[in-house]
Amino acid sequence: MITRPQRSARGERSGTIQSVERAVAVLKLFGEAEPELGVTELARRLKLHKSTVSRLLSTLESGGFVQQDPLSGRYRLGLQLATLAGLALTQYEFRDIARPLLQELATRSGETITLSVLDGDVAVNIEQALAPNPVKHLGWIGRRLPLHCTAAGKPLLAFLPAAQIDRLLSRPLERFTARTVTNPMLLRRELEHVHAQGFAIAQEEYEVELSAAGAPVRDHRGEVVASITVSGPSFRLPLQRMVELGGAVRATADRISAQLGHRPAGAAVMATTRPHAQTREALPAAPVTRTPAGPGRAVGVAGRAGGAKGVRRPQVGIAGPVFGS
Amino acid sequence: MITRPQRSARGERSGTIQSVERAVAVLKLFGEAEPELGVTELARRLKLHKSTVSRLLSTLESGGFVQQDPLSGRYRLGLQLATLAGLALTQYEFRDIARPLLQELATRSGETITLSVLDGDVAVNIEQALAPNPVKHLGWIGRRLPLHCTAAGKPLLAFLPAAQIDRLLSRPLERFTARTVTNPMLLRRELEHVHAQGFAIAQEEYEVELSAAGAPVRDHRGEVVASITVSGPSFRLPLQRMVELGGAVRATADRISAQLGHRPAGAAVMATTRPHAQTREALPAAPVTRTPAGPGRAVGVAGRAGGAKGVRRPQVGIAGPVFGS
DNA sequence: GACGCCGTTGCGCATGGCGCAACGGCGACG
DNA sequence: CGTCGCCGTTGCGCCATGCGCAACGGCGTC
Repeated sequence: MITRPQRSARGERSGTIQSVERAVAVLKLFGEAEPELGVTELARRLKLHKSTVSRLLSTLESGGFVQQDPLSGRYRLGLQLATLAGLALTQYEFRDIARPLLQELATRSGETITLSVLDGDVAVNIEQALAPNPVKHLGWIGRRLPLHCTAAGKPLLAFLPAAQIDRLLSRPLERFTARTVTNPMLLRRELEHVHAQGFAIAQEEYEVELSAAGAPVRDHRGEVVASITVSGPSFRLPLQRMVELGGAVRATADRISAQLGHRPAGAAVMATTRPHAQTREALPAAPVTRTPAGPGRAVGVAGRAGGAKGVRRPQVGIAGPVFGS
Repeated sequence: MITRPQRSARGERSGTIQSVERAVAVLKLFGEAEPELGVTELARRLKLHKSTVSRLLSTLESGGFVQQDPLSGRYRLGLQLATLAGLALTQYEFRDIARPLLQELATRSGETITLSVLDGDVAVNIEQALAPNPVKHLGWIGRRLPLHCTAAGKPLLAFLPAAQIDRLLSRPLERFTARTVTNPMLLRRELEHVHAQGFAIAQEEYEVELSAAGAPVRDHRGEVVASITVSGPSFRLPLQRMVELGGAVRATADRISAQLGHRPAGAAVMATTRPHAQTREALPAAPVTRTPAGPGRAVGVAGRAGGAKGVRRPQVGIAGPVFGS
């Protein structure tokens, strides 16, 4: 059984609901390598009875979270997830600010540009711009990347509070390729480089044949809220080119930071910890919420999505600086 | 109580799990207008006890499906949904084929271009290209649109099997603006226009100040699997311009259809019904699955995501035609 | 300091979720 | 064509879980 019963001889209550935990576990089993799974296989992996899994899937299907292939009887993730994801991403309003700058850099560099935020202990892509280049890196929004060996993760890791860095580096660092840095001392040295030169480089540390450079994006308080990476196939990106692109991605990150109200200064570079943040994992990407905003809603549009009561208004936006001036 | 108990005096069993249904219902309450909700408000709307909702949220938070604002105590949708959505979208492999063509049309037209598929009785956006235009329509991936009054929905509706169209039009058509067509006879006439001219137009039928034109995308069998729309603020899009853009979006849809192997012919224009499809709601966007493919994975890359055992390979793709020469 | 509202948690109880057994469907095999 | 094996689904009895209630601590307001 994959989840401890909520009660163990009345000894411990976890405060969560077993059936919902199981449903979540079912959803998380679908992956890049296996977009389609059957009841029996899911049951085997979760060590549950297949009737249990069948009912879980039936319920998730009713909600649109999975859909069953009528021919094979196997299941896939459903589009209701895309709807909820679209809504989830709306909290990162700086995506709208960043998007044109990402696209500009993608066009200039000929490589893929990605915007990522910290989610727990991993980096998650929340926006992406592709270059008009037939051979390119195809990441995807929602993809989760480890912090210690990716160009998206290192800038996020470097500016975390020291205690959090200590906690993350106290656990074994997973090796993904022959080039993955798994020695915490060596990684700490790399994080110092990120501080010094303002960007990180990762060449085939997480995926062979892929190289990337990433830089931190800061908000008006100087906190790192995201990272931007430029990535592409290694054959096209020797170290010298990586250094050039590192500078370019840092410049773009600085432009976005400026639009978020960041004023570069020595003191501001240091990450600050907000009150209460430590009661939960610090989330540099904590959403800025002032007015309710719909997904894709450009900043600056007043009032609720849909406008006046009974009148639906589209999300028509004006891109550009939001803070200051 | 929002869900009938699984048993009603042993009378009827629905085969689903009440707790999971409730968790799904909680997630679905978050919307564009209200990205953040509290326990008490959710409980009120679902007619559940707030301790029940609190435990549901706690479980969903453990899975990353929601996250709690440590300051306000309120909840928002979490990024784990973006990860699952990214995986869900991978089944629509023609997104990769369509993407450069969408971007090209966005640049040429100066307006937003969106790719949508049918999901149940609604259209859902699965890809989008924005123009480098400061004032533009900001839709979002995952957004759900009604079929009867949107440029994305009408091309999908027009080519459904007649029985399914009858079923959809037998229910009252919801009015969203003063211009929404709610008379089924008038809508049928519009669907005939879609057949005749190959694209649909919707001017402020779903959202005021927004106009759009959409055309169907067909696969190699001639079935409509998606629609493409061009959309923008109405002040910039008088009817003549809409007609021009309608032709442009149809031409792009035809190019994508050609890359999917569609050969235009009189007979092929008629939608065909696949065997067994009628045992479930017809899904013109049924995923094409031949090799397991990761999100963003370009067609043509052999083997599983991550390549050989123990070696992680990035999603580097070659864009361009996949079917035929 | 009192009040009201929030989200959380301990607890007893009723019911919903579970596993078991059996079913029908489907593809492979001889 | 009949048999076999595996799939996903469903009826059923049992009990472990999920539920609502009551009470709690925290926080903002007056």
